[in-house]
Formats: sequence, structure tokens, C-alpha cells
Amino acid sequence: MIGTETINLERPKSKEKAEAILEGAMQEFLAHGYAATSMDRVAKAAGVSKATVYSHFGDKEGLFNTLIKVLAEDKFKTVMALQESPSLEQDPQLFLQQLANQLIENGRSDRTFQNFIRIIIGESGRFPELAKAYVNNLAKPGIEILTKYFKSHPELNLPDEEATVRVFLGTLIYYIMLQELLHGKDVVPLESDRLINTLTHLITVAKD
Amino acid sequence: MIGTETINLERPKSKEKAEAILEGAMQEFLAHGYAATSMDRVAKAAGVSKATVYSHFGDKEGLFNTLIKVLAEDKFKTVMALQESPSLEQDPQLFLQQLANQLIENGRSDRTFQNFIRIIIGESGRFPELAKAYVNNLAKPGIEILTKYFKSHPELNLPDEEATVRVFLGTLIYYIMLQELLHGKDVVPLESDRLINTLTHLITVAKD
DNA sequence: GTCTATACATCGATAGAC
DNA sequence: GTCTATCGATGTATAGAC
Repeated sequence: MIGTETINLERPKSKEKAEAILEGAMQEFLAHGYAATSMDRVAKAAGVSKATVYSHFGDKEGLFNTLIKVLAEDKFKTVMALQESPSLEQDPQLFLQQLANQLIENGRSDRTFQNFIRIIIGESGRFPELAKAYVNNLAKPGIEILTKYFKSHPELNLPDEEATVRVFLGTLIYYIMLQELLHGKDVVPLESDRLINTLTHLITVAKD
Repeated sequence: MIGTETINLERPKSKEKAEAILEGAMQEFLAHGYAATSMDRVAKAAGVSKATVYSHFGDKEGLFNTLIKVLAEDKFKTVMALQESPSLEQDPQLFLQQLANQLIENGRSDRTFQNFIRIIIGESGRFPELAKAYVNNLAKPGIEILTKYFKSHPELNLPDEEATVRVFLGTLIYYIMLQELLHGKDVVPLESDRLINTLTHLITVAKD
């Protein structure tokens, strides 16, 4: 009876197909955007038939919705892991510099994340609930964590901690957007150290 | 011979057709994005035949390229007109507050501009030269004008004027993006006055 | 559950009349 | 220059066999 039971590891089954489809969908949607992505190519990238894609996710919008929410939740863990990372009990200016450096370095290198941001913003008019998923899972936790940090350091003498957080994050995120996403690196170059030093200096020496 | 020469004002001629096509293209591209916009609907929105669209702009990419560059140049004039607008010879903190208020108010109300930003960022991976056109025509002039202003006010004691400009603009633009484009208004609300006061306070009282 | 085959609509682009 | 009519390719989605 040897050889009767065929071992088929080459193709994923049931539950695993859904994951393969999501992987293929990620590859295609992030590379070509929502409208320019075809379900044929998603199926091919996932190694399944087109009918299987539809049986798992209903239609193209359903697949896209599921994918974006999964990606947002995956990144959420990365953000939360950042909460206890660098030595929180040190000089605030040094801590903020390290944090800013980390954010910029990550935004520069992670092409997948860049394309994720592109599609979130690009489709935010037609898929508002996906934009809100991004805000809830990524922007809001980031704002809350940093606000808590600022409030635990009254020696900074900040009159409005949450507004200061918006200054901090807005400065860094727009910098990444302009230099990397919009290819402003060559047109309006600016060393990240200059931005980081100026930003942290403004926040840490704003005595009244 | 009365009535022999028909007056046809109902349909635009030659040169004017190009403008009508660009108007229709603006309507469609900004509403549905690049890939989801069909040349049939552009032609219908412009009130011309599809063949006329192709004879004027070559193909879909050519029309899109032309449209985006025209929109970027149109907005450029608005930015430059802003250069001599509010009384430049007054208290810097008051000037910066007025400028910030103006930018936020404009970003909030101008839906066309919001969709323009959405498509610029969303297509910046596939149309990098259009992203650069935006940077050259809008971001760069804005940065340069504000940098000149900061340099003309040495009493602010800013160690790095251009980096400070990035903090100022980044804070405001990311605020508009998060609250309006990404629909964060309800999820992470923040009054614009709080942001503006904090931002201008940080910049104008950052003595060493 | 998963496949192949296909229905039906719409796409970008062009030919040819006027 | 502008139109109508149309081509071939490709899109989403589904039927029916296994």
C-alpha cells in the first residue's frame, strides 16, 4: 500500500489557501493599486484558480477590504512593540532623537509600507472605512503612546502635550512623504539630522 | 438668406475643445483615480467624441500627464499670490498664526485640492514625474518663500531656518491629511487652534 | 472546495466617412 | 478636425464538472 496516500505539500489546503490568496493580493494591490489590479493576476500570484478567490472573499472589494485591514493590524503590533523599545528613562531630547531616527529609517527602507501608505491615501476617497482602519490601528495608538510619554515628563513644560505630539509626528511623516513617496529627495533635499535636531530642540527648550 | 448661416455656440471649436477635454478629464480622474477612469467617460463629460480626445492628447497617459501638470501650475499661481497677502510687517507669531489658519482653512474646504493630493500620492509610484511636478511647482516654492521669511527675522533666533520651515509645513499638512483626507476628524479629533498655537509658540519662543 | 470554461461588459485605441 | 462604428484584449463574475 505504499504510495497510495499521496503526500501533497506542494499546494496549500483550505485554510492555507486564504493566506496564499492574501499574499498574492498584497503583492498585486500594493504594486498596481486597486483598480489596475485584476483578479486573474491575484489568482495567478496566489497559485490558485480565480473561482477559489471568489469563493473565499466574495468579490474584489471584499478581498481588498480584508487585505488592507489585515495589513493595518499586522503593522499595529510593530507600533506597540515600539512602546517599550529604547530606554525610556533617559534624557528626553536623546529619546526623541532616537525615536525620530527610527521612524525615518523605517519609512525610508520599507517599500511595502510606502506602497501601503500610497494606496491608503489614494483610495481614501472611495474606501473611507479603510482609511479609518489605518487611523484607528496605527495613527491613534502612536499619538496616544507619545502623548502619555510627554505627560510623564512635566519638566518639558509643554502647555499642550497632544498638540505637541502632532507637531512631532506630522513633521516626520511629511518629511518621509515628501522625500521618499513623492521623490522630493533630489528636488528639495534635506538631511534628516538637521530636521531631527531642529524638531527635538524646539520641543525640549520651549520654556516660557 | 436669413438663417442660412447657422450660429453654433453650443459646441466649442478647435482650441476650445482641448480645454473642454481637460475639464472633463479633471472631473473624472479626480473622482475615480487614473486606472478606474475610462476614456469613454472623459469624452462624454467633455461633450466630444472619444476619437477627438485621442487626437488631442495621444493616449490616456498623455492626457493624464497634461492634466496633472496643468493643475499643478494653476495652483502655483495661488501659492505665489499668497506671498504678499497678509501684512508681512507685523509680529511673527501673529503672521504665522494667520498663515497656518489660512492653509488649514483652504485644505479643509477645497475638495478638488484634496482629490488632487490623493491622486498625486496614490500614483506617485507609477507616475514619479508627476509627483516631481507637484514638488517643483508647489512644495518647493512654499518652502523657499517661508525660508526667506524666517531668514528676514533674525530675532526669532532660529539655528536652521529651512528645517524649521519643514516642521511648520509638515505639521500643518499632515494635520489636514489625517483629519480630512483620511477621515480622522471623528477618531482623533483636535481643534486646529490648539495645533496652531502650539506650533507657533514652539517656533517663536525657542530661545537658547 | 477547487478546478476549467465561459458569459457578458467594458476597456484603450483606431479606421474611415465627412 | 471631428464624428460613428468597430476591433481585439481584458475585466469581473459565475456555471458546472469533479
